[in-house]
Amino acid sequence: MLALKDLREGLDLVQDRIALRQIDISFDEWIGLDRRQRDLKKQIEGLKYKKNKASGQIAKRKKENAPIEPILEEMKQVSDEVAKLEGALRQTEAEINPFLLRLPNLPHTSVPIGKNERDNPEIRRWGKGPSFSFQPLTHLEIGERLDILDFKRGAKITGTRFALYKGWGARLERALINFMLDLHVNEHGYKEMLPPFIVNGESMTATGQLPKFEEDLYKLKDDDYFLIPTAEVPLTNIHREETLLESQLPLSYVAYTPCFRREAGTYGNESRGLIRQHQFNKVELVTFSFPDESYDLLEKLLTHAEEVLKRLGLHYRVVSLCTGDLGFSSAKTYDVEVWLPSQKTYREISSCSNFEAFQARRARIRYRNREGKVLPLHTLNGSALAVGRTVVALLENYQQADGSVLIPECLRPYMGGLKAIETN
RNA sequence: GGAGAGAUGGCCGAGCUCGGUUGAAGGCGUCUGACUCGAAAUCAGAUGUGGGGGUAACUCCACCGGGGGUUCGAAUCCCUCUCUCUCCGCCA
Repeated sequence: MLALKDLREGLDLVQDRIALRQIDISFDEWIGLDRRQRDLKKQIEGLKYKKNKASGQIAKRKKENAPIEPILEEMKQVSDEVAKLEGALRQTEAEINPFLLRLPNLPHTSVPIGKNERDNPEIRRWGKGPSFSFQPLTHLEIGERLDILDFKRGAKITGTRFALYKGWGARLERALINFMLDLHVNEHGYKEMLPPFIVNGESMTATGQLPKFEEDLYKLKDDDYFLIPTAEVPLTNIHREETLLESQLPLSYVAYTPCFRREAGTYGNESRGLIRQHQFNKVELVTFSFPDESYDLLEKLLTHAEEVLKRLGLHYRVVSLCTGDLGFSSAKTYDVEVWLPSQKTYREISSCSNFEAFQARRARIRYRNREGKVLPLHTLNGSALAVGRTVVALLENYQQADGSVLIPECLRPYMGGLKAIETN
């Protein structure tokens, strides 16, 4: 949610920045509603003041045995009037709130201006892709040959875009999760969490998935509950409606969770196999930050995500999402894209964002400074990394001529010392 | 799933029977001042959040788990939802 103050005092600026997202939002109706709402509030408060004063009078007169009927009569009318105005106020709120909750965050001034993902500038590259003396296979082919991925049975058990990991495939996924968690906990200073994978509507609203993106979520039939699309939701909501202490900040959590996404309308050839699943595993980083530090911490968070790929020896690049490609809640986002030899292209494997106060306002998360003043804070998060896509990258980048797949050094302790997954 | 009890400020905890200067006693904590070389102890004072108006001093409105109702007036009465605890049942 944007700050009301910014909308009231700097609407032109807000509109300009939203326009950079390549979307068109009209504020005309809101301006009228906002004015009406404030006017109603003023009227109601005036009448309530009158009521409160009269209430005191009634109490006093009752004690003195003085007549109270005339005041009672008048206050009855005032109460009716208040009830009427409050009804009108509620109506304006019912129109204003959904509008405000659907307004996207403002892109930060450092975000490159552009129309779509083709305008995302590359920030840096690390490493280089493998060169093969043979025709490299896709991860689907590799997974099938090694008998570690089974999409057919995944589809039988559930449906399309659900995968069954088998044997060393399952072990590799688990190894990656543990490797990533250990790295962030032991070396990057994150506190490990294991949150619920199902959250309520309030949590989804706080981080920005609701009300606008309900069709992307799996909703439970008999409860107002949703399967999480990312650990960002439960992790950020840990502190919903809380006031943190200055001494706690910056506060950083890491969690592994499965993620569930309906992915409506995203079918295509380049997203076959593990690339786009309805259920996938992810290790997620979340940070609660002082406002004036959040952009430094975004850079830091990004390096934490990159570190995973460096240790795994996977070639990647970092791009900065342009204004037209920026996510709804984000003020600035870097994507980390890993090299996939089969597609000869980079694919997103991590997304690191600064939400500034956008989520914190929705979630009412603030902090108290040493003077006791309550102040807004910023939230950030990033995947580090999407595990399924990491498996894809490992299989494709470490495939050998004999059909085996080498396991990077740092993962071997998590794989019982295994050096390569081979065909039986 | 069944039966019962409860939810009050940063924390503990009164108030709810009998609705009326109760934003809410008391204690703890925190902050300021006094005392002290300093600290502790003691004493005095201060100490919620959000929103509106005002340059400011200040002032007004709302908030006692959420929502609704009764009433001139609700922390207090009624309904409803959520959560917590105890007992029973079921269960990894």
